[in-house]
Amino acid sequence: MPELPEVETTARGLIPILRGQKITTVQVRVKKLRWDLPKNLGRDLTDATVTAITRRAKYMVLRLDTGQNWIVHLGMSGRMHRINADQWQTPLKHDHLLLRLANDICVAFNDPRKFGMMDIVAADKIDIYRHFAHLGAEPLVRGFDGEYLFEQLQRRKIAVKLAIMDQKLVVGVGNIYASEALYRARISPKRPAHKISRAECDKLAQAIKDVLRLAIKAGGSSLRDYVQSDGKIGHFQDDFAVYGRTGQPCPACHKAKKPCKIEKFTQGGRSTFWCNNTQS
DNA sequence: CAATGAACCTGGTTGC
DNA sequence: TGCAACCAGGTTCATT
Repeated sequence: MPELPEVETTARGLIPILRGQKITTVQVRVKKLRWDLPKNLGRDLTDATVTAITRRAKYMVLRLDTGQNWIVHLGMSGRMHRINADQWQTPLKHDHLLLRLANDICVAFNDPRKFGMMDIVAADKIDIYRHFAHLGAEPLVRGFDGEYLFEQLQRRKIAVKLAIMDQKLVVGVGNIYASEALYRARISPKRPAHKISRAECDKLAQAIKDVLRLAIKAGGSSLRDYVQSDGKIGHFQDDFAVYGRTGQPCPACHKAKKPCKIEKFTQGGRSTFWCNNTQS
């Protein structure tokens, strides 16, 4: 599910709920998600106070006053949000971890497909943490621009859509926003990465920033099960130009004499959506 | 090092 | 109605 905007929205939504709060009780209801949970997860979280919540790539980083960081990845179907206190006794299906805070507010991590992950990492070891060490640029910072993108794309022969989804190049762009960004930049997802011009890289870097920022503003995209921390759904799915819109008119050329339709095909085992007329 | 495909899970939808 | 096949937002690992 969650790409950068959904993780960012979730993290921001958790701040008013969790920051400054002491975790009093933890229910760990499964042994593993994508991988085994840390052996002492429940013990490490119990009695800790959450001091800050940030995001790196598609990971949430919850800083604890114990000097440790609680790392949470939502995988494909994960959510983390406030629940009613009575659900503490009768958790919903796929509520894999529950927190009770000192103020009696409860929070659940729910993940039907169990592709999420959690870890505990010491604050001074976060930079060498194995899941962070090889990540590429954050797309919403200055350093990510046409120059950087061009340099990275130059040495890859894979299709540009696959390249911008590679977390070693740029983080946070997943299957939805890759299609959406390429559409905005009017670049075909099929183009070999190293054949994208420097000028096109400027456009593409800007398109990635734009689409991610707009999606964050909209509270993320809710397809099946994504909800924000307060339980509300995001609504950027209403603004998709191409994702999931096979057969529907392309927003840029639906008024043209020859109206064209959004097409779908497979790249790297994932669906790509595009307009053959608008993008080249 | 780069590219490719399978694997990890559950649930919803589609088609026979 | 039943059931198999296919699809879904991500990441890692083995193999070429």
